[in-house]
Amino acid sequence: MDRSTRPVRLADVAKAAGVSHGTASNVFSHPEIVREEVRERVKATAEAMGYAGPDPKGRLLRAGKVNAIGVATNEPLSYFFDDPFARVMMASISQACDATGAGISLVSAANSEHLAWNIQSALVDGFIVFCIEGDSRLVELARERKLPFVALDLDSENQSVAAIGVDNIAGAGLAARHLAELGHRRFAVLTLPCAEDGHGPITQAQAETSLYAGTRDRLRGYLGELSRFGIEVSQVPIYETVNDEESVWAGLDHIFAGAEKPTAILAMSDKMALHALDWLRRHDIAVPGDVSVVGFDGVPEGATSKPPLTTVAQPIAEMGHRAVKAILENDGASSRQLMPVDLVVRASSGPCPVKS
Amino acid sequence: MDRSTRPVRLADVAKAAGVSHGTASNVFSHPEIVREEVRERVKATAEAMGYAGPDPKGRLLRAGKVNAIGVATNEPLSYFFDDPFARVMMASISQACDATGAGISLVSAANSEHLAWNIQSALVDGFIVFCIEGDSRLVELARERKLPFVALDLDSENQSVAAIGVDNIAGAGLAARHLAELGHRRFAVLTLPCAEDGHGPITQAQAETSLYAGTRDRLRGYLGELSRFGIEVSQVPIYETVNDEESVWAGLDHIFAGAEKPTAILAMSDKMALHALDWLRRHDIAVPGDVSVVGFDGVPEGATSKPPLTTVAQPIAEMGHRAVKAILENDGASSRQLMPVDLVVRASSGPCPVKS
DNA sequence: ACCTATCCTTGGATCGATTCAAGAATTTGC
DNA sequence: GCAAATTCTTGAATCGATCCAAGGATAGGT
Repeated sequence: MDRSTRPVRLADVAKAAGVSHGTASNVFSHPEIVREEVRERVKATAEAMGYAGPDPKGRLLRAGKVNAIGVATNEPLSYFFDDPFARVMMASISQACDATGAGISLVSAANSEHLAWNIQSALVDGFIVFCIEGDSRLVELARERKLPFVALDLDSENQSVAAIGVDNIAGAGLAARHLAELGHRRFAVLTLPCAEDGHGPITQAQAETSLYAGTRDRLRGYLGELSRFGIEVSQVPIYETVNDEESVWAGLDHIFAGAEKPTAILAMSDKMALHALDWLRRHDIAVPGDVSVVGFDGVPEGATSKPPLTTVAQPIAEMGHRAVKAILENDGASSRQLMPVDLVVRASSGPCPVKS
Repeated sequence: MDRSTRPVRLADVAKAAGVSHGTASNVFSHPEIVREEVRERVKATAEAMGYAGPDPKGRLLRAGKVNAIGVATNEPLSYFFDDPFARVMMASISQACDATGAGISLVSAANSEHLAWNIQSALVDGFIVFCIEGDSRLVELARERKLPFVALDLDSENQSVAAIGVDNIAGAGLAARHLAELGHRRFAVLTLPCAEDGHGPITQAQAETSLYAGTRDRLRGYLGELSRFGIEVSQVPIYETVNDEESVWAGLDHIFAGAEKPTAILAMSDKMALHALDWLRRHDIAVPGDVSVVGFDGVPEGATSKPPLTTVAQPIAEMGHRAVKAILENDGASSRQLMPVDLVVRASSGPCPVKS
């Protein structure tokens, strides 16, 4: 009867040891209420039969709680370890989980079919959804599980979605004002994706119809503040990137190919800003001598880049902690929390160079 | 009957829709074999009752496969996102998982009681164990689950443990020889932990009794090669660190307090080596002018540090891929794979300065 | 009409454990 | 020595689904 693998069940052990499965269960889960002699006998039998201990699969069904929270994203799984923002966020999420003994399940999928299935079949007590690029489908799928749930980012227009995010408009405004006050008048904007996998130069109108509210809000924040300084925002080149080196560099190639070269670059993520610094260094453009760069996020890499990056810092650690708290406490209140952002001025921004 | 939450079961939906639970199950799992009219009716009923779809908990028990692999460590969960080596390894593990559609469960625990429980109750199809610091208890617990299993590191003496690791002795030897060939004769070694939470200066004899075979082997590799160059290894200061900035800096404080200052530092991890570079810069000690530093691991940060770090690179990506493959294929063969290491010479090592 | 083939639907068995009310065995009290 | 109290043990019920053999209904062929 020994097929390739032999699944020894608790019941098998019980029978072999001559006790009921109820008692056998107690041996493992409530050893103190089983007479020592019996306990030892059952344990010895289990050992002899190669029983690996109560299978969590069975226990789970009865207990109901998985004791793990799921973190879901649209990006490939490696996003959690590659992207600086995600990394910091995950570090704070994992601290909070450690404190409560909860585990973490990373959920993702390359294609959207898998995504649906992965979300639907994830064994978790709740979801934290990374919707950095605001995929509402992801949010929808997660909500359908009817588990405790919180989105990281207030992208969704749907006010009923519990979410933790930052004030993108105000944050972008801070960045724009900082540069404008330094005297800059010729700007360029590097955006996060507006459409699925879109990249290339776009118009303000196109950006306004962005699928992703986060991108849209940051852009509004930038342009709104700039126009307050009398800058003709329709002239500001806007280049859509997918937040990677290639598209950022392509964007800068494009932006600096024109006659009116900008003196200030607004980047919607630190990652983009850091790639931009690389590009500028390779093109012997001084930062902040010739061009100032301001990022968005406040990742630690920004503090040690060359030059250190001026950026709009999100309270990432605090957001992570709150997200975990929201899942674990699940007080039903689908709260939307708006966290404050902070302009961190470092060396990548400086006064506008005098006109040559 | 409506307690705080109402758990709607598939059976409830089936009854309400007037079909058997078997048919209801098919509506969700094999929609194509259910007559359309029935299918729609059941789906509508489910919707109306607030049924969230088949609960994976139930499905799991029947199906047996979780479709997730567990990655376990002794460190806090945030280790996966903070430590450079872990990050690179996790990135490659997650790539491999993405390719097969598997999820990742991070398992850890602050204290060892939790550890046991977390390992025992983790819902996974197999374990990859990060035993960078070679905790054999962790390995033991994971093996007891009798799931596919592979340790990252060949620490364990137990040859029956499936493991993927590098040739620590040979790798350390490469580093030592490189420096010796550059003319260095006064060395210092920064080790990974030898005992639980130990740190401070230790003797060679103490290090030889290290709990952790990885630490021991690297030390053997270092000292073995050095003695081949006629260096009196008993005079080489060995300082045990816990792989963080504080203990590395304390180690260097101690090492450089002596009269015979070393010209070459062998660090058992890149993380330590990078902290050492920071310390040296702060003390205005030129690298490699006054002191050469060689790390171990080959993390990407080493390529961009100041100066770029000479190191013994592990094929981290390849190891991650193989680990996942080993779990998913689980061909029973508890193989021990020894991966080759590679000396990567960058700017942190140079000729020994002429004696002053 | 009757028989057969097709297509759904049914209900029971199963996955692997936990829990609990009730019963058996042992000990204690008088 | 018998009833009561105590302590374990038992076996059935449950968790939430999937699977499968068997049966029912419908349609088509003659």
